[in-house]
Amino acid sequence: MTESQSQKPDYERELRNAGVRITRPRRVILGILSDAGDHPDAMEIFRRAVAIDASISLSTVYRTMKLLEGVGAIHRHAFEGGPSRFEPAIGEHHDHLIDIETGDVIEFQSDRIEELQQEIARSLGYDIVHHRLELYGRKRRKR
Amino acid sequence: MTESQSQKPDYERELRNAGVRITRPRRVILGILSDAGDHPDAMEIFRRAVAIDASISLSTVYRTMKLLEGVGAIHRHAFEGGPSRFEPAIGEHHDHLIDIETGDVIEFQSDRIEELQQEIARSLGYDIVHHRLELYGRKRRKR
DNA sequence: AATGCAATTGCAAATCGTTTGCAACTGGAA
DNA sequence: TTCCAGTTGCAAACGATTTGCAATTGCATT
Repeated sequence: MTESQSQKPDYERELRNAGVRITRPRRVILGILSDAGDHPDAMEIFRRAVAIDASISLSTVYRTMKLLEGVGAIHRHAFEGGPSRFEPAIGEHHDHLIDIETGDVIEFQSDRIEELQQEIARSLGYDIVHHRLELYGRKRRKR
Repeated sequence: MTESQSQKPDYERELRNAGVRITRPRRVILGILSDAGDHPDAMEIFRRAVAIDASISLSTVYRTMKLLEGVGAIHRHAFEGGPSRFEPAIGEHHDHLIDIETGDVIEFQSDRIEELQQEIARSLGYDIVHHRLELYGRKRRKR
């Protein structure tokens, strides 16, 4: 359990400020996201939501994710070979190491790599709008 | 037109060695891949193939791509927001800068970044199986 | 507290990229 | 040439996600 991002985001406030109506399904979904320590996909969020309010639909989950993504409250990650997974957009930027055995996601950050990326883009005559760095690996067998 | 990877791969030989039958549709698709300077998606390969042999089907394109990927002859890239795009697996490893305006793909390579990735994975107790580094940007406006 | 209406919902159907079942059709070894 | 497993085209199935629509619901307004 990493303590790196334990501050839960106040989504309701964030959305209100963005002029978005707070409905019952949204409140449920936002609650789930707030204390999700992992990187759940839409179906998983849907499962957790239904456990709280059986009437919530998968469409609404998808629509809410799109909404939150739109206002920059969450990030969507399309890791290899699976559905999109989401995470609250709190804390500083980081990249991901995906455990190809378990699907677990480990966050990491490297200023040096970020710098190098900038340099490379510059040298190619480009401005980076965003980037994607994902390491896919397996836990090193201890020896 | 970059000259970086102008050596066309001999797919037929590669496939024969892998014990794969060389059929007419495959020959056409392989030809297209051999001299594709870009990173076409399945539909684009299909279009180019049909222009040569109208009887080729999209299924066959997909099946052939999967086959080639399986023997390591091509790489599949799932860039953001679009279908998979393919490129011959020749030359050394490289990453990609995607022009978000045009979809153009520019290849680049950074030993330093590769090293840093290794370091990071190590420090997290992982072995990297593969990785994905994509820069999404737009051409810098000259000033 | 009651009203009004645009925003939001659930549902089912549609979409997109890709894969698959199947019967017909080949490579290419014998 | 024969033969048959490998390969094909087609259409249907697929998984993830989006959408049209009619019914519902926040919530600003009375």
